[in-house]
Amino acid sequence: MSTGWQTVQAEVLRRIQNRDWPPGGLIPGEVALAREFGCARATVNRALQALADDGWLERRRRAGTRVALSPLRRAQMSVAVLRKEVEALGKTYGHRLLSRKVTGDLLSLQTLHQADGTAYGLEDREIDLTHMPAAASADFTTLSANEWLVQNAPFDHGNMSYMSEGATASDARHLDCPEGTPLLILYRETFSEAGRITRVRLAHAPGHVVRLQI
Amino acid sequence: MSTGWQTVQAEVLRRIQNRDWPPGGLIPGEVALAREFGCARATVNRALQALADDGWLERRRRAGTRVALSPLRRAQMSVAVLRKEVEALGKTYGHRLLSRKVTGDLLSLQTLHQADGTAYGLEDREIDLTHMPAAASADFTTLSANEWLVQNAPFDHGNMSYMSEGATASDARHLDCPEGTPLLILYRETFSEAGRITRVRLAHAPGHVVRLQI
DNA sequence: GGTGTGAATATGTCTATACATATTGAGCAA
DNA sequence: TTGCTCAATATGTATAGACATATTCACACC
Repeated sequence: MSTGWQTVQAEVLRRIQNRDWPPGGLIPGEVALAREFGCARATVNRALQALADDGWLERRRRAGTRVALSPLRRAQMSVAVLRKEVEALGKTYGHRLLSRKVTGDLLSLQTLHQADGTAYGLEDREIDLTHMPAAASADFTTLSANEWLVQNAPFDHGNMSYMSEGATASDARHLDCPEGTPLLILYRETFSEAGRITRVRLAHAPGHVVRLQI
Repeated sequence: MSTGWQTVQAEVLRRIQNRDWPPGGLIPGEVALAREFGCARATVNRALQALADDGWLERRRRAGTRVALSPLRRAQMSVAVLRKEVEALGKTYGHRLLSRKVTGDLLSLQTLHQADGTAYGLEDREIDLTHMPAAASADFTTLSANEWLVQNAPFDHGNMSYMSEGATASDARHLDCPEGTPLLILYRETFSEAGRITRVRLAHAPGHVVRLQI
């Protein structure tokens, strides 16, 4: 069948990428497109809606549909569990709980993640026990805190930051590199409705690369 | 009105986050939900579709709709023009074209990006002139190559990599830091249908942070 | 037990229709 | 000119109905 909304989407996308419809330009209305493609307006609507969701089009009632001026592309990256990240490389994942300490309502954990037995990343994590009381009694030696939280702490939102830092003494010791070695550091906070659940600093092993698809 | 698809979406999302419907669990069928919410099945469909797009649900014909096991959250990051990135910080953007060289079909450019007059990032870029012949005659002293390409080279796909490297001699000279200083380095390639358009290495100034929203 | 087959079923998608809503722009009034 | 009102219009959304398609499950058969 040639009248699916996916067909319409593909053709419209082709015209955008082909600059048949230039950036910022108004494209024909839904009714006109429906007529052209020989389908119902709802089908065109579905297609344009999807393209708008992906940032290719900007739509406003009455004003019509325009090709987005700066196809503000977004890079996407999955927030993966470290175990899966390692296994995706074809390596065997392992981890060691280096320390565990409770101060007030804060549980502090230090974990070393390994790939094929060698250091992959050093994680320093704080978990708020008021929001995640179950974490106090969890056994993080078999299931890493990273994975435990993904499974047990659904979150609303969060943020991540990447930066470059020289290896601290602790980083150097556990990641087996000289102090000051440039390392890719990830800071991440995740929040639930109630407040911050956890905060983590992850020092990647030297040479680590983060890849994103556009 | 309480029968909008957004209302249904919100309520379903609430139940997922509230664990009324546990991860991996089957949720009621569209017909049942439509009956419950007092709306048409198409409305429920629209809502569930949207949630599936966002990774909260997994839907399969006949098999029904399940709450995603690991709400595989994606971090998003806009692929911004550097000028806008700087201006978003409330600073004045500037850039200097340091070198320009053509070898065969390859145009090589080195550009220093500045924020409020101080170094922000050092860019080494190669542009394939067979795919972007117009680049040969473009004036990159007024409009940076970064921005020129965003406006003139629509691309299909690409990839980005972040890593941590010690400042090279060139990095150190232009970014005004000691050699070996840990820097956040971005590599990016973008492709059109025809092939690779451009490849870039961007060395960020020391202390640079890349933020992503989850 | 294993295997194939067909009925049942949940979601996928399209259609036609209707009304809602935001925005534009023309026309009129101050 | 400025400002207001109102009609026209493009998209947003809801609905009922229909058929498509994938998958499961029960059941017959070997």
